[in-house]
Amino acid sequence: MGKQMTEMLKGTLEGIVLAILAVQPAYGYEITARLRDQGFSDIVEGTVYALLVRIEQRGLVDVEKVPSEKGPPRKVYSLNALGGEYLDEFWKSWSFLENRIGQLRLHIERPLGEGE
Amino acid sequence: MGKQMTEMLKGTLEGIVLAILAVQPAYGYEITARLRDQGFSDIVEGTVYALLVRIEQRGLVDVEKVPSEKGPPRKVYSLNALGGEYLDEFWKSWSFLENRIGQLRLHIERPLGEGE
DNA sequence: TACCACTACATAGTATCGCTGAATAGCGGA
DNA sequence: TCCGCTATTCAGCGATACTATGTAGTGGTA
Repeated sequence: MGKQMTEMLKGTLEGIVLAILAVQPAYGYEITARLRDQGFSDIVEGTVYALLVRIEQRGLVDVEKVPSEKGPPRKVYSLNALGGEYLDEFWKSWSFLENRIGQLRLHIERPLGEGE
Repeated sequence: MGKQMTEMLKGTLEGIVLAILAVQPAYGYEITARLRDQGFSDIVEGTVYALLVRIEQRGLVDVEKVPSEKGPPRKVYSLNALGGEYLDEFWKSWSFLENRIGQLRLHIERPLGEGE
């Protein structure tokens, strides 16, 4: 999508990937492909791999090398306990933002509602 | 809130401010206070002023200087036509993201639901 | 007068994040 | 041999929010 989406993904893409890993472990190339299938058409490998390096360095995921029949070995990431806590906080932050913006949207679509 | 919120606000804060201005014109100090009242406790003047400079330079808002009884003159910002279009695109991007993440959340809270 | 608090705006510097573009590596088919 | 697909890595860039500080106007108070 556009430039707005790029900026909007900052912070949320990390949560999205952690959420994907919470469902089941996955490796970078797979995550990228899944994101693109789900409509994030502009997200390319470089973006995802850099994100995976970050969350690995922060200790949010465990990594296991798994050989592939079709190419170099895969680095399979799985969410660990710390990553789970981090994901919980992500959901809290996201819910807060979602509620605030939802409120704002109501005010705009019917600005005659309240005095404040 | 925390560091996650800081990153999440990138991109969305601009939309939030545009949405506030869509309800009614406002000046920087006022917007900052309103955001803080609404729970964005870490957002300070500097952040908002820098954002206002950006959206003014992009021609998304009209500006009017209005004298104040309590301090320096206020710069009152109001959303113009271009800003309205930009806000519409923000809502589209936001809705997309909201839907995607909502889907993801369902998969996590009941990961036994579907085969894919 | 001198000081402080509140209002109001501005800005230089920093950190983080996602994107661009390229390189590297393994495997199989034309 | 060359190409395409799989799979990972990295240097450099642009955009954004935060930190910290400075400037300015008004009014209250000791």
